[in-house]
Amino acid sequence: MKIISWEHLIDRDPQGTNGLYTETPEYSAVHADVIQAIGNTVWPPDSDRFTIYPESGKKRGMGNGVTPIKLGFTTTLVELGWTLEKRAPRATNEEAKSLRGSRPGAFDCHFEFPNERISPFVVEWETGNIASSHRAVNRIGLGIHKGYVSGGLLIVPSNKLAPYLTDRIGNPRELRPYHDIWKQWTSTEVAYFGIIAVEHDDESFDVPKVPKGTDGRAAR
Amino acid sequence: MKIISWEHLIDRDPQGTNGLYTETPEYSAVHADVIQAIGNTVWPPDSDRFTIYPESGKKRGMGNGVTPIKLGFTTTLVELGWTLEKRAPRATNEEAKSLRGSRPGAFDCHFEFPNERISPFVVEWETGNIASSHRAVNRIGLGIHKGYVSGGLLIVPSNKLAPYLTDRIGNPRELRPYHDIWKQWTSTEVAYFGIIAVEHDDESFDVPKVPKGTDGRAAR
DNA sequence: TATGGATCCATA
DNA sequence: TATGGATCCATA
Repeated sequence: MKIISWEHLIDRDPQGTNGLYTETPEYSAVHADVIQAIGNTVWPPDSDRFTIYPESGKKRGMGNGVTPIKLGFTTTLVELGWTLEKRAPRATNEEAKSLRGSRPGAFDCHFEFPNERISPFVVEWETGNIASSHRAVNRIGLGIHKGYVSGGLLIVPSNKLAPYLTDRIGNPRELRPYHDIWKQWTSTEVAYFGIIAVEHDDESFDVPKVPKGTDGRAAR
Repeated sequence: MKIISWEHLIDRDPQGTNGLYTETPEYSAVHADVIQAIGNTVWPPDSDRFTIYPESGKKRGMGNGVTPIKLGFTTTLVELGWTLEKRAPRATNEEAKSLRGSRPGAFDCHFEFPNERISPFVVEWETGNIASSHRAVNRIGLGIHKGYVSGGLLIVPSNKLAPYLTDRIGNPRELRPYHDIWKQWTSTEVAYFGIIAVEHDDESFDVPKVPKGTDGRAAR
């Protein structure tokens, strides 16, 4: 796949050049890993590029599913030393009580910096419903607020790719009006939040469709 | 239905007693309307209370659907002068361009104060997926940030009611860890955000289940 | 076309 | 039991 856009909504670190997180060695490492992993996201599985079957996913049973898409991405990150599905730390006893035992779930991908100067970096590859992207952003924001995350990235299919996938998938256009509130998170010294849009390299009716599962209302 | 909890996450108005939004006449009016409307939320439709068929909604075809539930609530608010499904104002030309034409959708319920001292108040009755609740909260936050809303309420089924409804419905417990970031919205002088949990008055196997899906729309 | 929603699935 | 996700629906 290729990267269509990469926006920084929050970019702050007193130790970076000009106080920017994106001007730190830690970010450089993350940045390189993510670029490599997106490049390794291919379809069909044995290809060296991502070719999409260009059928609209708007209607039932049509277009492409999403689960298999991210496989190349996550596999690459694991090879580069990232961990998958890392949950937020358990709350203290005090806190657990006030939260009534609830805590946010796992981050898709999680990287602990070897030097431990700053907290880990997380990436959410979001091919769920657009509403789920809102939760993912809130989850990153909470992690930054609490300090167990220093930065996070949300990856969504581009406005050109999304229509070929399951209806109502997250997409950059629909998230844009909300950028203003997410830019407001201001509670920590060190923080990064970015949104990446990724896109297929090619379109062809000669590749198989990405199969759909039987989740949600498909299951009848 | 009855109100199990009503939490104020943001409560600010320089003109209210102690600077609180909840200590203004505008809030008193909204508060009274919402209480009345929740009281008028009943099942079955001709009842004077809300009695739920206490079957778990976890599995397919079991438990209760959600669409018909809010009918008494919204009908009451309309009678009290509220409007339904009010969208955010169209962006200016400049802004629309940067947003690429995207704007957030409608608020469930919307009330314009007769005196127009402060911007309208909105209520989201959320019986969608929990992820959808995150979007609803973000939408209220955006409205407050932009100034076209002065306050908002999210209504979700209580932790006791939710298990009888469609799986993964919004619920107070699962939203709790995120309160900390929502409390951070600090860009405006006047702002209110609250979360209400509502619950059935009674349980009985003698009432019909709230229908799911297409049946639900037929039932009203 | 665009946006909120409703429903059920997979997995720890 | 708990949480992230995937899929399709209704309607303006």
